[in-house]
Amino acid sequence: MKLVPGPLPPIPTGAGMDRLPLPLPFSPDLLWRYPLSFPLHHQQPPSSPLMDYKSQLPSSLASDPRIWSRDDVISFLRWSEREFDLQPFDMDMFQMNGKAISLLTRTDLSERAPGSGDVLHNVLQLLIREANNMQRVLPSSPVTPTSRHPYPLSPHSHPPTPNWSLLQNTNEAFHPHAAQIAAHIMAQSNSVTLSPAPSVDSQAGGSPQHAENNAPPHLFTHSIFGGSSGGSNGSGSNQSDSDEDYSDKMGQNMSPPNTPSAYSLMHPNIPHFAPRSPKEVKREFFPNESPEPNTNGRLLWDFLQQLLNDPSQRYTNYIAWKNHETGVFKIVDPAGLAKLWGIQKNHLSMNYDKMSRALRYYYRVNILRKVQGERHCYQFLRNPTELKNIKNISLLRQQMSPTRPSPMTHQVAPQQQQQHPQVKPEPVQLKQESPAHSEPIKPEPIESEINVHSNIPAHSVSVHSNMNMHNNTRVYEDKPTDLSMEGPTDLSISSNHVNIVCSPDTPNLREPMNYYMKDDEK
DNA sequence: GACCCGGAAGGACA
DNA sequence: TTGTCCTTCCGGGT
Repeated sequence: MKLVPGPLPPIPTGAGMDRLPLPLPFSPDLLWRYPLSFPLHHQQPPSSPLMDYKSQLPSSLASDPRIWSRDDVISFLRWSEREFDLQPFDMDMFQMNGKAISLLTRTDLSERAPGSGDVLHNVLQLLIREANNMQRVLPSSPVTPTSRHPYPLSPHSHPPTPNWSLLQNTNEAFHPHAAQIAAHIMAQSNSVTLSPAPSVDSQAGGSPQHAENNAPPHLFTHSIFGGSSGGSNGSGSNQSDSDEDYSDKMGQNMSPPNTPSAYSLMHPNIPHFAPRSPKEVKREFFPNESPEPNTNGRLLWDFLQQLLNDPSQRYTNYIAWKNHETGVFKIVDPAGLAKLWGIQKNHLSMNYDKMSRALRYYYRVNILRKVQGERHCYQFLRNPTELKNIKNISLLRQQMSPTRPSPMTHQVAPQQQQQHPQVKPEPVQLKQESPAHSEPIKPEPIESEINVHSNIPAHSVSVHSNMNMHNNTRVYEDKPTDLSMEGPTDLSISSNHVNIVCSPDTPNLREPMNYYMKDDEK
């Protein structure tokens, strides 16, 4: 199944967002998502790729596809063939006006244009969305079906602003890479759904490298991410939602890039984007042709994985592995990381308090746990591959059900515990068990169970396999594990875990799980 | 005050 | 319409 861009979320354009000469440390995936000209150091006003893209539509076409005539539809299709390197369309299948084609579902389009339906759908929905936005954002203006640059700012809270005017006025120039821009538009609009399975690459400790991302990420610049982290407003404090405030804080407090490539992002001579081939662009519209599931950073854990697994380790000022093999990581810059996450999700008011709440939801599904004793230190409990293969968190419930023992329920071998002197049982965390679940159970053969029911390598469960064990008694109960807050909340499961002392160097924190090692490293 | 925890309500999205 | 995955807010604890 392909992941396709969803409804286009707000575009996080805000005052100041595009003027900070500070790069955000983003994984190549993120850069990939925003691959086009994000002028960090614009000598001229930032250009909006949204408008650039639309400017590449045939001049005869209105911005709103719903008002296209049949000929317009044909014109659009021809244009799409060229721009996106698509197979020639059977125009007989598109004998319809714009209203009709706009009503076609993705499936409909795919049936009419096998292999290209997603692209068409994406582009059409983009155009429709933007046309709608124009009506909403600029209510005083006509529907502006012929407006060439009707891109609004984020409806999150960005009514027309000076930036909006700026955007409207600065993108008349022809952009030779309309397809890229199109992809970028959608990437910008939905920062997570266009990417080509970054974590599929990044998983297994790998780096999120994409064939279509041949150009070094630092060749790209970001206007949407014109600022970076380092906000001092994290951690539960109510931060200003204003972009001005946001970017100011970013500018003042951002941790400096710690790698040459990160610094290179700041270089004013960096080209605005690296042109990519139509095939590369096409891949953006077929973001999930990877055989593996794809979360594209849409999920928090995946986002963190991407940052952590950046091949250049450019984000270690924000988040870094403390022990890659065990999945222990530390959030170096909580506020900054929260900002990155907020940008990723278009929630610019994100702070560490909120983000950490999301992280805590992962406790109950045993995706994550807190490393006791060290601030901002967490541990992934599940192999990214497994997480990706779990269609949604609810499936973790199945894995954790009594009839399908969770990986967390496996007893750790004594020798394994001994191998990890810093992994110690958490004190006073065991909840009183119900009799029904307190019967001692035999240690289960880890390998068979894990291999049958999950993708976690057998060895990988050792670290948390004693989480729910107490004196050889499995204390696992069928606790709610979904992220919803329904039902009783019993965190004893996630609380019964071992603690990992997240010392600065964690010299002894090597565990046999090797979640995050590449397969060929194992 | 920062961090951490988890309940509750609700939103965006598929 | 429903479930997922947060986001937001909050009170409380360390």
